[in-house]
Amino acid sequence: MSRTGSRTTGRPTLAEVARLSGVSPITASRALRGVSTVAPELAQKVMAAASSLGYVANPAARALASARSQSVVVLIPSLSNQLFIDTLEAIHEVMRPRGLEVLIGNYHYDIAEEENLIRNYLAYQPCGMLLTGFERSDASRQMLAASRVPCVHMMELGGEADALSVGFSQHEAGRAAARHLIERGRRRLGFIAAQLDPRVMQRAEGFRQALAEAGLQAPELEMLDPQPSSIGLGGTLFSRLLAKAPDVDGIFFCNDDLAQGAVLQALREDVEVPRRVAMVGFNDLPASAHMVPRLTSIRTPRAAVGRGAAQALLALLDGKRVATGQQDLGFELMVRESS
Amino acid sequence: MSRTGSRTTGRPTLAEVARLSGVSPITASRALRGVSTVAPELAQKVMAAASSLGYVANPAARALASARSQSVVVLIPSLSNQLFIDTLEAIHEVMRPRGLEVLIGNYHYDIAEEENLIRNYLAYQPCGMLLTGFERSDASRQMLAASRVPCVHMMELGGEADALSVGFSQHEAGRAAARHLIERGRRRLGFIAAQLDPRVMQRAEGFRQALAEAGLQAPELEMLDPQPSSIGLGGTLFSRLLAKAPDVDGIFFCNDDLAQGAVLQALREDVEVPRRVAMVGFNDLPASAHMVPRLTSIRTPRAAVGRGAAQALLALLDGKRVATGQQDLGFELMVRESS
DNA sequence: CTGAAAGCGCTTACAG
DNA sequence: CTGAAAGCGCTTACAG
Repeated sequence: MSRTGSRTTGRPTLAEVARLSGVSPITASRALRGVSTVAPELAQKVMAAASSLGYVANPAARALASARSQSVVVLIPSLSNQLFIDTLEAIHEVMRPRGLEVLIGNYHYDIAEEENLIRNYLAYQPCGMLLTGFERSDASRQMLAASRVPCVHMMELGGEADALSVGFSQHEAGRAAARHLIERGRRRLGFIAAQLDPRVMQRAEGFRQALAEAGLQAPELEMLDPQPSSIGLGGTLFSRLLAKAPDVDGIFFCNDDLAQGAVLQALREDVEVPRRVAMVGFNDLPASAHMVPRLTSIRTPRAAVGRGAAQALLALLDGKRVATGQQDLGFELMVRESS
Repeated sequence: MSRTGSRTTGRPTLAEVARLSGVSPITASRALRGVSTVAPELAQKVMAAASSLGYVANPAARALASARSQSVVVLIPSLSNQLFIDTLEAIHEVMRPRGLEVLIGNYHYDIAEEENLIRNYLAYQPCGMLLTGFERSDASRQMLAASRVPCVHMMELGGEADALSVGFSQHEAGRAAARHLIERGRRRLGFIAAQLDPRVMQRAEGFRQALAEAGLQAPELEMLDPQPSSIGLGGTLFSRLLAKAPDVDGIFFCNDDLAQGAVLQALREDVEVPRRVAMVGFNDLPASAHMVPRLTSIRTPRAAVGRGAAQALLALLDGKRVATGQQDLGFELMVRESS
C-alpha cells in the first residue's frame, strides 16, 4: 500500500544504484564491497552511479543481513590517562580508512562495568574486539568465547595459549627502571604507585625482582595507593615517603603524572633532584621532558600498540592467520635530568 | 529451506522472548521499549522472559525497522586536548544509562575531515548529534539540515537563530583574563596562542577589547602560532616573546598546556613569575594547580558542557521543546600564584 | 561472472 | 490494550 512510505529514510538505496547502473542489486552490492568476481566494467558503472547518487550503504541493513557489523569494539580502562588516548588514535588511523567504525567502551578500571559493556556491545555484532590486558570476569570470558568474535589483547603479553596480544613486558619495564637507578649508584630505592591495576602490579614485581637481585630489597619504601593516578597524588605520596624514609635516594613511579607531581613537590620543598633523590617515571607523557629537572622516564609504545593490535585484527579478519601470538613492542628508557 | 540457518546469529530474538512470555512479538517489543500502552502484567512477563533468556535487542534490526539508530554522534576537533576528554566522559555518563551509544568522531581541527565524518555518520541514522562550535563547511551544513537530525552545539554560544548551544562566552573569557592582569597592575600585556581555532580567536578578540578599553593595546606582544598547542610550544613561544619584548609584564595563554610550558621555561631561565611576568592560563587543566608557581587559569565548564548538551539533546528527543536556545554555563577565574 | 528468492530481527502503520 | 501483515535495505545461499 503505502508508497507514501514514511518508513523510508529518503537516502539513496542500493536498489537505486543498481537501477541507475543497469545491474541487479546483488551485483551492485558486490561491486561496492569490492568482491572480485564482478566484471571490471560493471564495477565501474556501479561505482559511478553510487557516487553520482551520493550513496552510502546503510550499516544497519548490512549488519542485519550479514549478521556482522563493520564495527570494532575497543575496551579501555580509562580515558583520563593520556596513554589510552594515543592508543585509541592509532587504532582509529588504521580502522577508519578500512571503513570500520570504532566503538569505544571505557570501563573505568571496573571489571563489572567491563562485563556490562561486553554484554551490550556483543549485541552490535562487532567484527572484532580490542581488549586491554587479560584480567576480566569469568562471565566476560564466556560471553567473548561464545560470541566467537576475534579478539586482540593490548598492552600486556601472555594470556592463554591461543590469545593474541600486542604490547610489551610490564615486568621487564619495572626491572629496567630499578636497574637504571642501581647503575646510577642509588641504594635506597622507593616505589610510588597508584591505581594498582594488573599492569602496575607487574611493573612492581619486576622492580622488586631487580632489587632482590642486587640485595637491595626495601618493601618499607613502597607507597601503593589504590586511588586513580594524578599529579596531585604524586606530590602527596612523595612528601609522605620522604618524611617516612629520609634516606630514600631513588624512586620509580608507576606513571608519569605521579612523577611530575613529585618533581614539582620537590621543587616546592627544596629537595634537590636528582642529587638527593633520583626519579624515574613511566610512559613518558608529553609534559615529562619539560619538567624541571627533565624527567627520566620509560617510553611505552602506546601508539604502536594500538596500530599493531588493529593491524593484527585486520589480518585475522582477512583470514590471514597471524603468525605470532604475542607481539612484544618493547619500551625505551629515556634518560634525562632527574636520574 | 535452510533451517540449518548459518544466517542467524545464535542470539535470542524478540520472537523467542514473545513465545516464552505468551504474547505477540509486537507486544514484547513494546514492553521492552517501555511503551506505556502495554498492560503491566504482560510487561512484567516479557521483562522476565527477556532477562531469563539474556535477550539484548539487535540494534541493527531496530535501526533498520525504525529508520533511526540508538546512537548519538559527537564530533570533536581533538582528542589530545584533555578538555574534550572531560566533555566526552560527561556525555557518556548521560547517554549510556539511557541505552544510547556514543559514536565519537575526531576531525583533527580539519573542516574537510569533519565533512567526511558527517557524511559517513549520517548513514548510521543517529538519533542526534553533538557538534563543536559553529564553524563548518557549507556541505556539512546542508547535509545536517537535510538529514533533520537534531543537533546541539557545544562550547560556543551563538550560531543561527534556531541553533541550540551549550557553552560559554569565549569572548568574555578572554576579556576576563585581560582585566585580571590589568587589575593586578600589569601594563604590557602579551597573548600567546596556538591552534588558532575559532574559539581561540574569540578569546583573542575579548582580550584585545579589554586592552583597548584600558588604552593598553599591544599587538606587537601577540604570538600566534597555528601549530597544535603543546607544553613544548608554550616554552618556545614564551622565550621568543620575552627576547623580543623584555618589558612584557603579563601574558595570557589560550590554553593551559602553553602556560605550563611557559612557567617551566621561566623556571629554567630564572625569570621570576609573577614578579617579572604574570601569567594566566586557560581551561584549568589538572596540572596547572600544581605548577611552580601555581598557575592562575580560567576554569572552563567542560564536563558541564558535555552534560548539558547531552541533556538538551535528550530533551529534544523526548519531544520537550528546549526552552532556551543558548545555555551559558560561564567560567571561573582561578587565581593562584602566577598572577 | 550474474541474478531471483529468501531472510536477517526488528518496528511501523493499520485494525480491532 | 493487543496483534497480523508488511517492510526497512541489505547479503546469503543457491542456481545457472
